[in-house]
Amino acid sequence: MATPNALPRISLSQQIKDQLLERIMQGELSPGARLIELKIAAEFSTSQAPVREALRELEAMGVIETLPNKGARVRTITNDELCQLYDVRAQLEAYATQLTTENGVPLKSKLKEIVRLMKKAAREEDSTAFAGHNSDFHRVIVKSSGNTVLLDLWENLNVQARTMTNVTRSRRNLMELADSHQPIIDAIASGNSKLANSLAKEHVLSNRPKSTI
Amino acid sequence: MATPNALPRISLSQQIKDQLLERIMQGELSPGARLIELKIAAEFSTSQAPVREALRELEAMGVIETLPNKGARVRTITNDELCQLYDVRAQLEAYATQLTTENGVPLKSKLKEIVRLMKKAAREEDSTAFAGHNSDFHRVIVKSSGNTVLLDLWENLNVQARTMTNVTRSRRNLMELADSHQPIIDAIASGNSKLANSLAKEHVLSNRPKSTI
DNA sequence: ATTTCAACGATTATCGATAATTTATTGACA
DNA sequence: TGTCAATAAATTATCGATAATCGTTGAAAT
Repeated sequence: MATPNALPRISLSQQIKDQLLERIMQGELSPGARLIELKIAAEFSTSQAPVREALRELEAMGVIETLPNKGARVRTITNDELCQLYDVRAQLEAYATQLTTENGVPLKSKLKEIVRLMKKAAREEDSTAFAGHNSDFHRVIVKSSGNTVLLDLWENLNVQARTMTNVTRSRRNLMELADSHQPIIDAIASGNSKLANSLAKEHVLSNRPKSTI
Repeated sequence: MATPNALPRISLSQQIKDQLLERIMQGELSPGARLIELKIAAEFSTSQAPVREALRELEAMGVIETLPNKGARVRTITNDELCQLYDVRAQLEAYATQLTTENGVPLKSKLKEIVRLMKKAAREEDSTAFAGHNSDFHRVIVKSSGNTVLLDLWENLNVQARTMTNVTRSRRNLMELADSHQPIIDAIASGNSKLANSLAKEHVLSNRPKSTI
């Protein structure tokens, strides 16, 4: 509807981008759904321009696909591509975890706290909160690697993985998943970077979807 | 069905993007240089809109940086970041080369041909052509990994590396650089994926800039 | 009934102009 | 002088409208 309260703090294109991303993450906009510029513009009571900007941003994130003169759709990712995404993420995270371990940054308490929050979310079966904490756990590690290029690539893959996989797990599964982070914490704290590398890799791969071949 | 003049009309934003990218690669637009939308629009005799689209594309490529309400500049990459970029690229290419080797795709003749072209460019001291063939060599390998996610990330890093490093080497250096690809070809052909992995990694790292710490 | 293709509706691409924001300039005042 | 607020200039963000393009529909021709 009309704009009751437009917060002019953020640019319109930014606001539109955030809204659309939220809808895609929530599954409100499912893969393959078309995104029509003028429709969206009308909905947000703006012109076409900021909508186009927002769509470009989302495309850069890999969340939507656009074809010249044909418009944008929510990206549909095949199971194959999702597997590939996890494979690459496993490599990047293994490397990041190794670097972080070598750096000797003290993360134990922070990571344990995040796992605690994960378990809390698991008990409450709040899978959205769980996913957030889960991302935080890995983000802290990748950020501590000190390699910003690596962090950027990881964020990119993470957004795609989270928008494309709408998994809702049982409470037991969530609890097990939370527990599965502990060995990584220990490896980092122990300073065994080679072990940290392989544990991180296995951790990501254990969550990889099944290959459908 | 085949219309005689099937010249694919490229969009204005695409043309502007290509032109700007060329200028950045050529060093005509140096890092830090401002990109003013209306100036560019005037130069290309277009309106502001396609220029903004082009700038968004270039930003997504990591070639320029934009700040809200403040405009766009050619990205300045610190030596540190460039080192990080090479480190990550080394990881990705090592993994890609390993996958390609495991896939058993026959690449020997194609890769040898590319090295031949590299040497030709080296003799002619055509460093632009050399850089192109060099990219081709690695792109063929990454593409043969069969992992499109990996390919996309690699292309992204490759563009950044090529726009940011304007290296012109001596003929001898170019020839040595061309030769340094041979071990990788052999490792892939031999099927020794672990060796291929480490050779590819070392190859990238050997071209890494010196850390300035 | 099938094919062709012109006209139409829907949508994207681009335009020219205006509003909003940042940056530069000026001039009063201590 | 030097500081700082007010103003002007430059530039980005957004608007509303038009042009270009794509897909579809339906009637004419075979």
